[in-house]
Amino acid sequence: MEMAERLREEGHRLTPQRLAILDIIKANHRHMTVSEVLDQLQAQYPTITVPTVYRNLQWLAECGVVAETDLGEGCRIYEYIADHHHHHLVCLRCHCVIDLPDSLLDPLRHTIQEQYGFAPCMEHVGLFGICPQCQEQEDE
Amino acid sequence: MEMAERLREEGHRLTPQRLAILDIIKANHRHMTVSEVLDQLQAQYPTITVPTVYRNLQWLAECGVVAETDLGEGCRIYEYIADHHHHHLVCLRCHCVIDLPDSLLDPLRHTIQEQYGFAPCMEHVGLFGICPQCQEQEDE
DNA sequence: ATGTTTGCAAAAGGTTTGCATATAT
DNA sequence: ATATATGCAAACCTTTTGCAAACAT
Repeated sequence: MEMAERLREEGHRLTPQRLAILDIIKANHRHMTVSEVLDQLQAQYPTITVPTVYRNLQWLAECGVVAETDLGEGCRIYEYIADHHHHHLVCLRCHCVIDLPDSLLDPLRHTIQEQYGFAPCMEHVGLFGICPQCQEQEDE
Repeated sequence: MEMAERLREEGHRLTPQRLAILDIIKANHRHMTVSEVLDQLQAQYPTITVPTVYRNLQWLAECGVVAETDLGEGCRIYEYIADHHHHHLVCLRCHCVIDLPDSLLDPLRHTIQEQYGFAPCMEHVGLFGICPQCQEQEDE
């Protein structure tokens, strides 16, 4: 597993718990809360605890392996960073999530950079609204 | 006070606590946490309690009088909605906040609407990054 | 051998709830 | 008079911390 190798070479210690958490967040291909990760861990590692999950997801975020985000829903979410950034449209009604390509934010990024001298950090942006399905339901 | 009139006409009850909270959030012209509002209330209304502030800020949000946002800093913020929406650039280093005009988001809004059929609800968006001052400090 | 990570227990936020009392209408 | 809001106390959730024991290197 190349990612684990990279982390070890950077001087990090690879415990079974860390490898399990990395596996889960990598395999799920979506953003997960701490308790979702914990639930999936319980099967293999019933002794694993909440602080361990928190600490290791934060550690993976610091290593640049996962993105740590707070979409304002009362808990943080973590997501494996593949080779491209992406963003989310979150439906306020049904809570479904639509993925957006990173390029969609380029114009805004440039405007902020040029007009305000502000270096935006938009690696994982959440935007809210109403999805097409829920809009149809409202029309009826 | 016209806003209070509007709320009363809509069938809401105007208690002294509600009026005080409305005054504070209106007078401060910035986003405030529950505890900041509570601190300012304590002077005039020492008996007011946390649940009351929560309930009434949520009530004002439902009435469309304030914007309720979570910039991912562990607590919600509330802000009086004047006649124009606006947004924030939040510095990840010094936590300063730069206001953005709503029009800046128009291109993104249209793209999301047209390409995804998603009706974005961008009334109070928080974006993160590094402010010009902190960028200078980093260069040194 | 050494420094780091784990698990446990407990604490520390921010936010919510249940309920009797007080109050706006 | 009646339905709604308040204050109080306690609960709830997510997240963090301190520390001894376990573990990766």
